[in-house]
This record gives sequence, structure tokens and C-alpha cells, in this order.
Amino acid sequence: MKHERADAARNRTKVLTAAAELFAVKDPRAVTMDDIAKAAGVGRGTLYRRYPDVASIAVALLDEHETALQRDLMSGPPPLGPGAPPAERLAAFYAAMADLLETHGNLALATELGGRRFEIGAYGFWRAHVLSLLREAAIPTPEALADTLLAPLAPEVFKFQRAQGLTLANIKSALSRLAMVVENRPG
Amino acid sequence: MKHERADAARNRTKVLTAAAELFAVKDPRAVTMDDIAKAAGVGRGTLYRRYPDVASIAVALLDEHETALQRDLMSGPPPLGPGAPPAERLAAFYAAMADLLETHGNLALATELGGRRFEIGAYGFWRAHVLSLLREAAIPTPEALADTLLAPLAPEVFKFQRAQGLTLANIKSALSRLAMVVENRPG
DNA sequence: CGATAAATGGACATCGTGTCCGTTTATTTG
DNA sequence: CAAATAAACGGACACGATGTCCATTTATCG
Repeated sequence: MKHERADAARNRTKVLTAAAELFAVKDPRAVTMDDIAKAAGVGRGTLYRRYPDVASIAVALLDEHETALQRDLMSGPPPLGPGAPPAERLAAFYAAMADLLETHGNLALATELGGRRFEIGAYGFWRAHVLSLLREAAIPTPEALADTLLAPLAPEVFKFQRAQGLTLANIKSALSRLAMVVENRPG
Repeated sequence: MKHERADAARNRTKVLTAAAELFAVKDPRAVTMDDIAKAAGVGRGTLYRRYPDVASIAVALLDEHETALQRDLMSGPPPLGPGAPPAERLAAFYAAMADLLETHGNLALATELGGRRFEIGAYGFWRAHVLSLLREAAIPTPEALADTLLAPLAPEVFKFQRAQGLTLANIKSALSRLAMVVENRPG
């Protein structure tokens, strides 16, 4: 494929760094395409050329952190990666996601503007991962449970919990209790 | 207190029925104050006089259904009301909420426009209920778990699951498995 | 039947969106 | 190095929704 033009590349990074700054400083849901264009010193048209909306810019920024976790899930050491029992892997996944939300919560929030939560590629990945854990644990009809178990990881939920005064440890603890549902036990 | 003026009362019902119609027909997130005013045959100013935004109209509509459930939770027969063990009460609550979402999902969706999920009074009620069940079950530091257990009841989650082809029964089944986390078991 | 206060409705100013297109700039080619 | 070409740029524009404001209408009371 052809090389990206120099000015294009320069503007891309200007946009991304400016957007990251904005997301970090103010409420991500209040960040507008106009804001980003202004902050990046770029025209509106230039911005829209690459990104159709604010959420997709946030996705681009968050992506790098998410793919790191995704790699660990697929081929990292246990309990995150393969090798540990499903319940432990789920708990480890929860803990890792909580850390991700703690560090990049604002970004994650911006990612879902307009209720796009389920349309984003990452959600499909997390869902597939949880689903495979449920299958490995021989849970019957795991499809519904996968979404159910993913719901508490919604950025809004995490943000709300933190705003309530709950600590990261509190939340992780609640999530690890949740992870116990994949254990088969006497009915 | 003074009586509500006749025309005011008439317009109130015109607004509410028109809004209910709109929410039922089209995507609730696309319903605008303008739409409702037009459909109700009422001016914008009249609408804003009573309701500050679309979400609050949806709240008014949903309220009646929610309060019925809230009454049953507090003083209805078990397992929904007091008397049954916490795990069963939670499962019953989940089932009732799933039914509510199945019937009034669009309304619930409209209720949370602008990410207001946690600011709405109803959420506080559900949270208090779950919290009391967790306390009764002697779960340590139950605060974080309450929000975690409530997260799968987000209207968007339910809607997504249904859109995926999952049945109401599938979802209820997943939720009742979730309810098992309140059972104390050998660690 | 006024008088009074409440209720109404639409015009207005503002803001964000997404598109369109004339202009500028990087890159390629001779 | 200079002209040619294609890509990228940026701001103007039209649109849609919001929330407010206030002149006018309407219900209610004495």
C-alpha cells in the first residue's frame, strides 16, 4: 500500500494527543468534535475525514491498551491465559478489566457515546472470551450468561461505584465473588 | 393544595399518551421533545413547563409499573416479598425485573437518556433492596456487589440480549444462576 | 361579568453535527 | 528543479435539537 502523506500523519498524531488530553481533563461525554478540532489546531473537515465521531477517536486511543490485555488472555501465562480453571481465569479477567477501567475509565466512557457499547469490536472479543470459559465449565446455555457477566464491567457502572466511594479493591472483590458462578456446585 | 387547572390536566394526559405512543413505535433514543410536542398537539413551551427532558417523561410513564413491583418487594408474598431466603428473593426479583423489561423495555431505555441511569430514583430503590438482601445473607462489604448484581438489568443489556436471539427464559435462567452468588458456600 | 393569575405556544438564540467544495500542500514525474 | 497530479485541508453551510422568553389566551374566582 501507498505511504501516508506526511501532513496527514502529522495531523493524525496532533488529533490523537489533543483528544487524549481533552478526555483526561473534562467529562468525556461533553467532548465534541469541534473541541477536538480546535484543540488539535485542525479544521472540522480534516477531523471527519478520519473519524466519523468522537467515540471512534476514543476507540483508537483505547485500542492499544485493550489489545495488550487481549493478547494476554489468549496466550499469556495463567490464570489470565490458558491453563487455569475457568473460574480462576474469569476472576483474573475481571481483575484485569477493573485495572483497565481504573486507569483508562474516561477513555472507556468516551468509547461508548451514543450507546454504542455492544457495537464496538472489543465487546465482541470479551464476550467470546467469557463464552469460551463458560463452555469449558460446561455451563448450560451460556450465551445469556456471557452478557450478564460482562454487564458489571460497563464503564458507567465502574465510574459510579468509584464515585460512591468504593475502592478498586472493593470492586475487584465483588467481581471475584461473581466469578464463582462458573463453578459447578451441588444443586 | 390548589386544584390543577382543567386545561393543564388535559394537556398533561395528552402529552403522556402521545409520548407513550412514540416510545412504543420508534427507537426511544430518537424521540425528541419536539416530536412529543407535535404528537401531543402542544407547544414546546408547554412541554418544558412540566418536563425538563425526554427522560423525565419516560420516568413518569414507567413509574406506575415500577411502584407496583416495589410494593411487592416490600410487602408482597414470598419469594418476592419478605419471608424467603435471600438467594430466592434475589432470583425472584431478577425474574420480575426481566418481565418488566420485556414489557416496558423501550420505556426503560428512554428513561436513561443521557446516561442518567444512576441518577434516577428507581435505581436507588433497587440498590437498597439488593443491599438489604446481601446484608441478610451476611455477605462481607456488600456495597460493591449490589451495583455489580444490578448491572445486568440495564435496559441496554436486556435489549441487546433479546436482539441476539436470546429468549426471555434464557435471560431469566442466566440471572437466576447469578442469584446464587448470595449463597454462602465452602471457601 | 370582569379581574387575576396561570397556562400556552411559537419565535429566538445557541450549539453540535455532518457535508461539500474551493484552496493548499505533498509527492511524483519528466 | 519545475510542472503535474492527487491527496489532504479547513471553514462555510444547512440542518436538527435544545432550552428560554414573553406576548397572548384561557380558566377560575369573587
